Amino acid sequence: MINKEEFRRKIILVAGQIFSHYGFKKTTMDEIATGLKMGKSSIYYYFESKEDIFEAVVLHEANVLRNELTTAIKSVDSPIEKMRNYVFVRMKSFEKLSNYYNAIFDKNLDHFDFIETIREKYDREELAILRLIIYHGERKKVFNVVNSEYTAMAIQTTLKGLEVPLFWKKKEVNIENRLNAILDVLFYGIVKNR
Amino acid sequence: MINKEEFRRKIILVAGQIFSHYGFKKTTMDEIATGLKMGKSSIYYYFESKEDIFEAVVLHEANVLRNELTTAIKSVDSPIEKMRNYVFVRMKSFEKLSNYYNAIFDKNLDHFDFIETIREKYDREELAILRLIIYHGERKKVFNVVNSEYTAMAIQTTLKGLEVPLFWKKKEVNIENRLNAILDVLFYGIVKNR
DNA sequence: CGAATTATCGACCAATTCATTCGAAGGCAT
DNA sequence: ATGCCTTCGAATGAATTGGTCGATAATTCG
Repeated sequence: MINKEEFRRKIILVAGQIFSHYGFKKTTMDEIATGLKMGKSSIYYYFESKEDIFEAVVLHEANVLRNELTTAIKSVDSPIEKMRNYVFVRMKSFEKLSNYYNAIFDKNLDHFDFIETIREKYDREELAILRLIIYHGERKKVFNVVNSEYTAMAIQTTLKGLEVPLFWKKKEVNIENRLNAILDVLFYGIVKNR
Repeated sequence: MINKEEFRRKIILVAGQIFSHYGFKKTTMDEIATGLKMGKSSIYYYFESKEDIFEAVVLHEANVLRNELTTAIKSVDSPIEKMRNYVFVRMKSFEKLSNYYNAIFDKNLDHFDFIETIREKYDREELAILRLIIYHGERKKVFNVVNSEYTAMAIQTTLKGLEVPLFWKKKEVNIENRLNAILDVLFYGIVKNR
């Protein structure tokens, strides 16, 4: 390989695919190694442990999500579309990420506190984005809210509320519909004219 | 429970969900038991072994597929739509089933010969259905083939060819498009007027 | 070239996991 | 009580698995 960092990235990619499908516990080092066409022990040249790889994967996935979100709101101009895009991308991604979460809460809630750190950071970022969208909507006279700060928090709370069934049930959730309903309600209460 | 058979069905349902997601090997008896809100050992009152459950699940899934297929072609009248529906349902289902197949070819190709039996049976049934659709299309003067038997076999071969990437790659396959392309080609060569 | 560093691997280990067994026992009808 | 149906916890033995280590290619560099 050209350099170590390069190959670490490849490991993260391959391991990420497997982790996201099977979760942390059910993914074996052998599988990752096979996915890399490599001996199992070679992986330990690049990462300290399985948990180490997992941390890198989650970190990477978080960045991917961040990018997807920003491009999703940049891709449209209307505040309503911005909001809709943001919400959809966010929930779509969470569906994928829920596998990671599930994996963690298997039994090993001891370490893995880095997840909490990420989560907190993203909660703050999300709030900022939502506030921005709302602010942008107000500027364009499309939204009309009393307090953009609190409104953003309210929306965030709703989205978190949607995570719960996704996280627990994992089946027959059809967020699509629920999401549309929520968005309809949200806009109907938030859009200025009518 | 009301009776034993009833509960066996429930086990098949629950186990099927888990099997289809994680495959045979990665699914543990404990998980099935938890899904049933039951002690692990209790399951052995209803089934001899894990493989036994798996066999029942696959058998059940095969029947579900059969039903979906027949209703899919009954739901429309035009031969073209019949064919399109059949092909789509079939490939959609295979996507789901591919998890089972993957599970089997893990390492344990020894037993599990019942899978082959099912497969053969369904190949024959599929051929019959395809022949029927084609025959129906000829009657309605929509299709125009030289030999419906051979045409059916040709279509079946194509569908099987599509299984391969689904089975192996499992990622970035977008059958949707490929399927539509294939169907277009198929109809363009098969439809009578133009 | 030859030495040092980088990268890969197979064999091995200790700990854990997992399917399956078994005896006990709760619930219930007779 | 007796016997049957059902469930369960504990135990077990075999298999799996994360991780280690020394050997050994492959590559770099003087």
